[in-house]
This record gives sequence, structure tokens and C-alpha cells, in this order.
Amino acid sequence: MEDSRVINALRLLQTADEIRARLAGEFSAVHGLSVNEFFLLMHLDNAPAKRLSRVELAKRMYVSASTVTRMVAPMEKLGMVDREADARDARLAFVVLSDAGRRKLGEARETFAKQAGYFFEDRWDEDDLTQLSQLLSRLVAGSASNLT
Amino acid sequence: MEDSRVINALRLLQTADEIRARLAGEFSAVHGLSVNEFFLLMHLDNAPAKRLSRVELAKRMYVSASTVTRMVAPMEKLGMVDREADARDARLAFVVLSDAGRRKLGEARETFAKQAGYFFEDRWDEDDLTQLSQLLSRLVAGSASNLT
DNA sequence: GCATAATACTTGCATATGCAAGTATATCGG
DNA sequence: CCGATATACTTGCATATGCAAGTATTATGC
Repeated sequence: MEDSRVINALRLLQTADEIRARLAGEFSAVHGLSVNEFFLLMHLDNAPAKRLSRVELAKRMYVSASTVTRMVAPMEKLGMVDREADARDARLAFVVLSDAGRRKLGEARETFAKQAGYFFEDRWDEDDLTQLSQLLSRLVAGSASNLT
Repeated sequence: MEDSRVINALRLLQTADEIRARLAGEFSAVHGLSVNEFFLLMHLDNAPAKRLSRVELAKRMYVSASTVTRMVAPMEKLGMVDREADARDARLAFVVLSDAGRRKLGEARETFAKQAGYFFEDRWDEDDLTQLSQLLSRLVAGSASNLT
């Protein structure tokens, strides 16, 4: 295993799996939220009018359209998001971040920040963090998925 | 969003999602393998005697024990792995990499390398790759999950 | 030694997700 | 304008996964 691209891809995937596993437990216990639901809210909050179509969400989250449909249903019932039709195109069904969703996201963000802190704690200093941030920025820069 | 730990965690998760999505399509089409099945084989290949208990696999893959049980069943049927009991502890059921599994993994590794190459292509040079590798090595170093 | 606790694995049930097909609407070419 | 095609979303079905409970075996405390 000498190829640095392979090594980096493996390490990225494994690191992400570890972070995701930690987050899943915390989000579920503290907010009754899944990691993907958190990201859905993040994408909405990041969007111009706090709203996105389902296909846009699917692309940004790297999941299928049907997954978005089924994720949104319970979130809508709980009042975190609203459904909004488009005046010009009757096919579109926007998912809109509600006030309750915004509050929920605010709380979840704190948990995320805490976990992110724990994760890097004791292993990385500010210089490392800045270095990684700059490296990854080039990977996510072009992507519509970028949340940062 | 000023906390560099938060930014890095978000970018790591999103980057990994993108890589994983690409791999999933390729692995499924080319090898009839899921990304997690690939990692299971990688962990076995990485282990001292090409074998691990199910709980060890579960820990290293950040999945539940039941998931390992159910992942292994079809892989065993296809001959990629064998089941092996422990002489001292009758509870243990090792998963062993078979010759067929080793071949399969070899092919899948090539696909992985190709995809990893595409992913970093045009965006990163060797210096960047080395830098990231060094940064991530500290994150995965302590972990038993480390494949690199 | 033996009862209790811990560990390894499996299984029932519920949820999550993708793919393919179905429905509704919009766009395009003539 | 109209049929063919494309797009947005939903739904049926199959697979993947976690949690909790169940079974079998081993370790621990007395």
C-alpha cells in the first residue's frame, strides 16, 4: 500500500466513519436526530431562502431522491420543515426550514461542535487544523454540497 | 461557523460521503461488492492470520455485531470467507479470508486505487497528499481500525 | 465448586435506503 | 397544438442496519 492517494482515501473514510458513529449516538440521545437529518437541516440553513427542492437535497447529501422524500415526511410532521409548492413549476416541492427547525439545528450544532472538539482534542493543534482545513477546502470547493 | 474543528469535521464527513458514493457504484457494478464488504475484506487481510472474530470486525468497522453476522453469511456462501472455531473459546467464530476472498480483494483494490486517483486528480499534488497523509495518520494511529 | 456476571454470537423487529416503476407536470421538435 | 421526451416526486419491493432479547460459553467472586 504505497499509493498516497489510496492511503488518504482509506484514512478519510475511516476517520469519517468514526466521527459519524460518535455523532449518531449523541444526536440520537440528545436531540432525537439522525446524522443525515442534521445534514439535511444544515443544507437548508445554508440555502439562499432556507429552502431547497428534494432533488437538490438528494444531490447535496449523496442519497437517492426517494430517501429525501422519506426523510422529510417525519420531519415535516414534527414541524422542523415545511412543504412549499413552486408557483411556476407544479412538480417542485420545496423543503423549507421552519423556526422550530432552526432552533433544533442550533441545538444540534452545539452538540456537533462539542463532538468535533473532543475528536481533535489532544491530537491536533491549531496549525494542524488550519492545514487540514485548507487542504479539504479544495476538495469541497467546487461541490454544491459544500456547507463551509 | 468559525470553529476550525467544526469546519474540518464537516468537510471530512462530506468528502467521505462523496468518495463513498463513487465507490459504491463502482464496486457494485464491477465486483458485486458493497463498500462495507470491501472494508471487511481489508480488515481481514490486514489481520495477523488473515482472520478476526466478529466482535473485532464490528469494532473496527464501526457497525453492530449483528451487522457483521449478517454481512458475513452471504460472503461465506460465496466463498470469500470461511468460518473457523476457536479451540479454547467455543463462543468465538472467526471470519477467515479465503483464497477466493484474497483474489476478490485484489481486484477491488485496483478499483479503489483508480477511484482514489480520480478523486484527487487535478486538485492535489504530491505535497498536498503527503501533508494530508501525515495529518490523518495521527487520527487513525491509535485506532485498531487503522488499515494503513 | 457454584451462582452471578460478562462475553460472543444470533435473531426478531423496526427503521433506513436504493432501484425501478408509476404519476404528474414541463419542455421540446415539428 | 401535439406527441415524445425529460424532470420532480412518490411508492413497492428488496436489502442493510441497529437495538434489544435470546442462547451458549467463559470468567469472576465468594
